[in-house]
Amino acid sequence: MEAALNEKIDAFLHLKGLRRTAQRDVIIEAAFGTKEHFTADELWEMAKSIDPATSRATLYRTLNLLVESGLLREIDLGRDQTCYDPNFVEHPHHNHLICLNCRRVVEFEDPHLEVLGDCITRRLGFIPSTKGVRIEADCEEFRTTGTCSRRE
Amino acid sequence: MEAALNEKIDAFLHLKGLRRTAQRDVIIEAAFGTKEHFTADELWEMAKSIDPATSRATLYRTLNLLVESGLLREIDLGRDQTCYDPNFVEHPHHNHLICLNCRRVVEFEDPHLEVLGDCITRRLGFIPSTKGVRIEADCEEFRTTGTCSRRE
DNA sequence: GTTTCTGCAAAGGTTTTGCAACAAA
DNA sequence: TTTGTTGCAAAACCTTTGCAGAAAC
Repeated sequence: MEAALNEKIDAFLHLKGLRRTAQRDVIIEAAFGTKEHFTADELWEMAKSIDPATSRATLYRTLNLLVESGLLREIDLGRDQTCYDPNFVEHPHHNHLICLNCRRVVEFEDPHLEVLGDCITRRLGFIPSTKGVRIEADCEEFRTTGTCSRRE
Repeated sequence: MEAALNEKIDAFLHLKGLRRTAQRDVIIEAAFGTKEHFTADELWEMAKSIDPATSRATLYRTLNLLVESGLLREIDLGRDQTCYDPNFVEHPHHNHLICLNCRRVVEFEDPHLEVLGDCITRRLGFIPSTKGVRIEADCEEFRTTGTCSRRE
């Protein structure tokens, strides 16, 4: 596991008076050992490949902790289950483009969007903070052929 | 019910070989009788105030039909349940700003964002279509006082 | 008349939780 | 030793579905 991440987790746990356990370490290792988005169940599979004894209850509890700490973020990919994004530690300002047809997700950053988003936010009387912009679109293949080979 | 909406629903039902029933009308009336976003359960309450006999099963089935027809849109407000937005019939291009603290939602439109969003979409190899941009922020009260009176 | 729709109750799937044993600090 | 954690099984929750009777076309 990356050293910076490790420290952040220690800091969060200590601040909250929580404990570092072997089970949590396994789940954290699984969650941040990938750059892919995942569901709770997908994470469970990944964690079990590290420690087959990983329990669902602990996984859900740890997942909520990681979200609360800000290290992991829930994102809406239009799937039935909640998805989690482990990439905000390395890229705190990234956004998502989602193909409404095949559900493919592309992460991107754009300075103009950053500025414009802040403008709009202020205009509406809010103060910009964590800003997660999501764009929905159709992929080229879908528009051209009417379907998409990546479709689920 | 608005005449234009009525026609759109008729057209959709006819196209699909589906039937117009009293139960569906009640649910449609409830859904488009408000400009607020709602969950399935909130819609159930609204529908029951028109017809107390409204059943959950029919409500869920009709809800899925309305989403399929494009008249109603699922939106992610960061709540536990799926929320639905009845305002896309009147404002097909609106976006949402969501306060991460109190979950307040503001709808807005912005021509610059429209253009920039299309640009980004094309740059990433996609073709712009239904574009729903979502911005997350903190409301002023939260930033200033550390909490927010609207918080759930 | 034929086909779709409704409503009930049951099932399905995900996430949370009470509790007793266990482990970290 | 104190307090937090785990894992099981059960519960809670939202949503979907099979089926028989009812309604639309």
